Amino acid sequence: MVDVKLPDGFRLRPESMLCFDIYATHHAVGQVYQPLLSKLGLTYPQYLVMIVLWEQDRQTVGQLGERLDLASSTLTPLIKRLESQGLVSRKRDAADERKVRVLLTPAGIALEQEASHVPGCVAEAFGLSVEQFAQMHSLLGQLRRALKAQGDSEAA
Amino acid sequence: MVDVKLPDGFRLRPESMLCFDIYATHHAVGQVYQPLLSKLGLTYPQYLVMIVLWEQDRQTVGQLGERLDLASSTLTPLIKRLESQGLVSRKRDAADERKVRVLLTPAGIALEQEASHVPGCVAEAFGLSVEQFAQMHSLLGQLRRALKAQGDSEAA
DNA sequence: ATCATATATATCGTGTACGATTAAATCGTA
DNA sequence: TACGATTTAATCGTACACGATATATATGAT
Repeated sequence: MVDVKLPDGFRLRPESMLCFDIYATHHAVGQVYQPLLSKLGLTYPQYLVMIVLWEQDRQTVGQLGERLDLASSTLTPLIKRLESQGLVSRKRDAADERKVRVLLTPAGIALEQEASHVPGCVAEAFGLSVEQFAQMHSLLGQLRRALKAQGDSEAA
Repeated sequence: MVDVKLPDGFRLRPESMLCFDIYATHHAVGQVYQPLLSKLGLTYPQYLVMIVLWEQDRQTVGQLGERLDLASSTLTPLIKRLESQGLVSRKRDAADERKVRVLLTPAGIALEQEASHVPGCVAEAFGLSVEQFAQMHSLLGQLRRALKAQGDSEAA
């Protein structure tokens, strides 16, 4: 069990501090994206799905879930909302009819250009140096790997 | 399961990487807490509310929302669920009847002991050194301040 | 004292999120 | 080939989370 000196006035144990940190940061990130994305008619999770599809079109629901760590119970309704906005379409895989492939429509492809200013706006809002970006990426990656290992040993 | 895989060839800009990182880490943290907390009959957001109340009893809904960055539309039903479990009660402030104070019941107070193993379990799962804890706390704090400043200037 | 304004919480509608279950398609192996 | 086991999405019920709105209380200027 790890013990750390606390910043002045902060009465939580470090592990709680960090879980509050991550909870609050996640929230703050969503707040910065929200006004940018609402102009495009997207929510933040919908935007993440679109990013993954812009990287590679025609992925299955399962592949999207793997990338984003989301279950079909979350993705299926989310994708149907994207479909009803005309950004994607859904098609059963010909070779394996269990799989549903998500295809970008012309409007979905075009949206990438309309959204091209978003990453720059967000990067600016982040206010971190390149070194701090790298440091944070490394730390969060390490944390996630440790948490994943815990989850797996728990499941075993 | 708990990790978002970004395989080789998955090319994201750093700011996008970081937003994926935070999204995924937030999710992974929740996954580690979930099995520990379900034995106590709590969800992760409910646990955060209880932590804040264990620090200081009889806070108003607004104070809890300030601490956790949550609106009354989220907190009111959450607190009512805690109330229906007998962990807290709700009482209008005598001096200002607009305010609702949330009071720990004896069961709510006792739950702190039952939950005392949780922070240690999670800290272990985090798998970070003391220095890394401090580094992450510092970086996340800096990021949050920058994001909050951005949100404020946006609102102005 | 009265009324406009501000504050604190609650309510409503939409959209994630997840575990458990279901249903259909595929695969392995006898 | 046949059939049980596995895989893949979809569905269901519960619980956040937020913006917009409603309601009740409090405050302040006249």
